[in-house]
Amino acid sequence: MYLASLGKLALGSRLKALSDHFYGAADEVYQTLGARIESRWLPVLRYLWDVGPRAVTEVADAIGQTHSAVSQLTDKLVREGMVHRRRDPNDGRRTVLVLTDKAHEALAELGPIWCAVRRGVTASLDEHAVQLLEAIDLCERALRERPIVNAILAEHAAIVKAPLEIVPYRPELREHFYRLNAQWLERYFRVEDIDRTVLSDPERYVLQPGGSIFFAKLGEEIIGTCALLQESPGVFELTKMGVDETFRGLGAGKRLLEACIAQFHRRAGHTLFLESNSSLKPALRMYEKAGFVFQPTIRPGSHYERADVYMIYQAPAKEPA
Amino acid sequence: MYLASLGKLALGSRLKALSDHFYGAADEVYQTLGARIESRWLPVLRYLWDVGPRAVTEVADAIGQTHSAVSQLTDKLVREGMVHRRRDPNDGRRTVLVLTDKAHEALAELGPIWCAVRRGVTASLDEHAVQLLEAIDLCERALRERPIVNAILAEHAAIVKAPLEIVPYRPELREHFYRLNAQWLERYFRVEDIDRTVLSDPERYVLQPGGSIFFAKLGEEIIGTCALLQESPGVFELTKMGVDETFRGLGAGKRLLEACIAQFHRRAGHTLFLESNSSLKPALRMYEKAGFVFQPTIRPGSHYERADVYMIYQAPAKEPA
DNA sequence: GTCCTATACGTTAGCACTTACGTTAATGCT
DNA sequence: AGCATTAACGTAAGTGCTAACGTATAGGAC
Repeated sequence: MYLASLGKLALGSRLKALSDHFYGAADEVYQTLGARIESRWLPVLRYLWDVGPRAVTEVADAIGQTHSAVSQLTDKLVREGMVHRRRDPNDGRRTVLVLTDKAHEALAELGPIWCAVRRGVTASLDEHAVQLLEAIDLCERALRERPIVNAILAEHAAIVKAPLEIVPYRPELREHFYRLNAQWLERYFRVEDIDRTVLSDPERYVLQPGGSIFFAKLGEEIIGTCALLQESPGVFELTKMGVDETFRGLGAGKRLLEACIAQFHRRAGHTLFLESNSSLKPALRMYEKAGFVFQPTIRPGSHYERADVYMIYQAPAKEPA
Repeated sequence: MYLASLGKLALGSRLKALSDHFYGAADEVYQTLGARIESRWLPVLRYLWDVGPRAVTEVADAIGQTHSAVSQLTDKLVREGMVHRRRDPNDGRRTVLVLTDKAHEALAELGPIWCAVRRGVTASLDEHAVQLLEAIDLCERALRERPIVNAILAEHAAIVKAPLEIVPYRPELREHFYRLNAQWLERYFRVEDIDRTVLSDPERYVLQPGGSIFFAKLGEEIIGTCALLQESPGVFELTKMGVDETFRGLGAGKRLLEACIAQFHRRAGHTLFLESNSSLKPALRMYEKAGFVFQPTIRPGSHYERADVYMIYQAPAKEPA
């Protein structure tokens, strides 16, 4: 499922789907077994059954809903003859909810069904059910202690005020080299075999032949990468430039490009070229601004299917003093 | 929270609450940070962003919702200027959803926020977040393979056709002795100190002085218990009778009572009495039917606060041959 | 007692979703 | 080609919840 790939961003949606699944399953069971109850009633009915008559707000607090929800559910339960409302003689504001005899009868028959539900859930989910329950429990508790919104806002503040750094390759960052490039390749083209090879083992195919890789780092997050490949002595290729599309506008591409060009100079290269595709307008503009010049033909013997643009770096004339 | 005590019976409710929590948190974050997006839009927008224009049904399948939901959400997204509808030229039935430039701009700014969400969730929930995601994942997968309703119905069929057995005490069943008695004590009275002592260590306080404990077992489930306590040589007390209230009507109480009386005879006791409370009408009727006779006074020197009924067993006259 | 504030709870409107239905277009069968 | 079936999708109605509001009562300050 696609939602799973969004991870923590789509927690709400996935939990809702699971929730609906369980509600639906429970109702199907109750109905086929002829139990006179619906899954949404269970928290209220079972609570009243366990602790006896209670006021609306007490029930709402116990089952974690608003008093409105309980009040409206009560309307329905009264229509169904499961509950009746009683004014509290000591406090005229309170409405005490009391189970009817019918409700007691209905609930007293539910033992085998509830038992089957517990066992069926276990049978269907193995220990995953236990794991899920535990996880829910821990999350509920954690969320009560550390409100999540504040945590997110704090992280955001830290991220936006963090400086953008350019860092050289380190083995721990290898996966980011793949991830950031695969992202745009998959979207605009497709991952060719040569891409997969180079991206999977950059140490062998980029660094060992005398090239370099740089990463753009924002706070703790790696948001972009770029490689300088030594094609032959003194001849370098700028390639594998990839910036997370959701981190655009922070100048990461420009900074990576500058880092590669600086490295090219340090290595005393005499030729720096790149291949790209004409549909990537913003990238091409950036290359041009940095000093790359469009060539009239594509590069002879290019390894890429998608390459229909060929550019060569022309060091800008020194500013007159 | 009360729902936690219901365990697998209230999975739906608890998941819904968590889901709402995350949706709410996300919206709060988006709003305070000025992102022009709502949490409910994310699956659709992000999917279109990832894979490009798609038809309504394709989106619905990907994000696990009905086409109606997507269609209605699209109405809103069109009003907000984030999406527009386009007829598919190759298939006049299909409506292709396309992100507008405004949507692209809005999404391109979200990197730092999404990043903060991921980090914030982690900060707030520690590894619980990972555990929760994993559990969700495993449950989603398990539910697709083994439909939960069938599993529950199968368990139910097994339970209702299982015979009701009466089994003697075994150490593994000790917790049930406590659970089944605490259930009704808490509901109708309160757990007195003497109860807690006896219930926690039945081997010492019931078995060692020469008593017995029986359990009613339905399938794999322990649904009732009853104890025969030796007060002094030949004098026995029937006590700690508890049947799960949701398993009433299966005759478990009667069967337990019979087992205790049979044991009393086997032990060649001469006196069998019990103490109870006048509010427990159905239980008293059952005792009477089994041969217990109301005594005019309460038992002298009773250990229980709640005891206001005293009954003594009178073996029924032998049937004439 | 009078007044003020807080509490309990019903009511309304709105939201996100579902199911059911109707319309239109594509597909398969003969 | 003609006709029934299937698929895509919008619309309407219903559900279960929330937020916001209104009303009645309780309880304290004076």
